[in-house]
Amino acid sequence: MIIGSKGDYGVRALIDLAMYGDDGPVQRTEIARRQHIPEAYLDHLLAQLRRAGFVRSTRGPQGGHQLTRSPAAICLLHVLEALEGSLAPMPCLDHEDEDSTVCAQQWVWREIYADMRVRLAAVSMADLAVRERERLGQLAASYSI
Amino acid sequence: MIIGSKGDYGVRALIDLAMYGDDGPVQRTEIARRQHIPEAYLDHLLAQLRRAGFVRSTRGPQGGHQLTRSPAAICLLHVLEALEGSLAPMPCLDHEDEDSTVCAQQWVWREIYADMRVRLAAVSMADLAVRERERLGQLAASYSI
DNA sequence: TATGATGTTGACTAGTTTAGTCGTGAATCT
DNA sequence: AGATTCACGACTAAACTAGTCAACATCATA
Ligand code: FES
Ligand code: FES
Repeated sequence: MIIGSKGDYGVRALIDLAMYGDDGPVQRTEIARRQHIPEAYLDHLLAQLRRAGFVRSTRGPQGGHQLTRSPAAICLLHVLEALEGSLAPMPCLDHEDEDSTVCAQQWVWREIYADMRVRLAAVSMADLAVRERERLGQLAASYSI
Repeated sequence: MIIGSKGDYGVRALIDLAMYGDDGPVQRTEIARRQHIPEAYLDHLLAQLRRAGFVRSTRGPQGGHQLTRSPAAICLLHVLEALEGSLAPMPCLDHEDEDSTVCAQQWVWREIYADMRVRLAAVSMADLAVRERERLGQLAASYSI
């Protein structure tokens, strides 16, 4: 398992900001409710995302959280790495300094890892927001039937 | 992290059997020494590999472990799944029954996971044994210089 | 300037997983 | 019988995960 609840929740939070953050900050209470994230836990994720530069927060009434850049300029790879640390599927892939002749199966995993990072880098928060809107649309449609 | 020491050691053990198992069973002591695996730990890995049907073990003097089929007929995917359980990078990917509209980022991971499995299924223990022989050759060459 | 809404932080926890170790016992060969 | 080798389950320490909680800092506004 590479991605746990941290990564999943954190990305959902950013998608939420991408979708609802256009008119002022969004409160963590709203994010937590819409995305089904424990509120106290969301705090920590927002803190990590803030430290990583994706989110700006303001306190006090009318405070909340917003993205620091356009959702199209934030890619999934960087977000997940900020939340989960290295995404390497094997420990040995984190040390680039090693000579490439460490273990017979390493090359397979190197390829898989490289491919994975390319795919993740190609997806932005804006893309995910579009998917999410579609998803909500389908959900609403299936309820109304 | 998907693969830990279990998966790494276990695969190394099978490669060892592929390389040195042609004239009779190989003892765990030898495997452990050649592959730098704690001997007591290797026991558990061999037990898992035996239960999964990759290895046959015989006790007593001249006993040891051997592959049950040709190294070319054992693929990395099945071995790693036997050792590590599901290789799914996200928990939600294990439940195929779920409707596909669970979470905005799931599709990316589905693609990555599918790709990963294809790559792993394409690599056999025989392939890895070849790599390992090359690796040892290079190592020997660099020492002799 | 008092008040309440809101975010910030670090300490703390229970449960799970990882990476092993150890000891006892069972099978096999000579 | 005795030596060798595997088999298996109990046990452990350390790390990680997914949180919870309480105390504190900031800000808008009346
Ligand atoms: S040590 Fe990294 S693949 Fe074996
Ligand atoms: S729940 Fe699986 S990707 Fe979000």
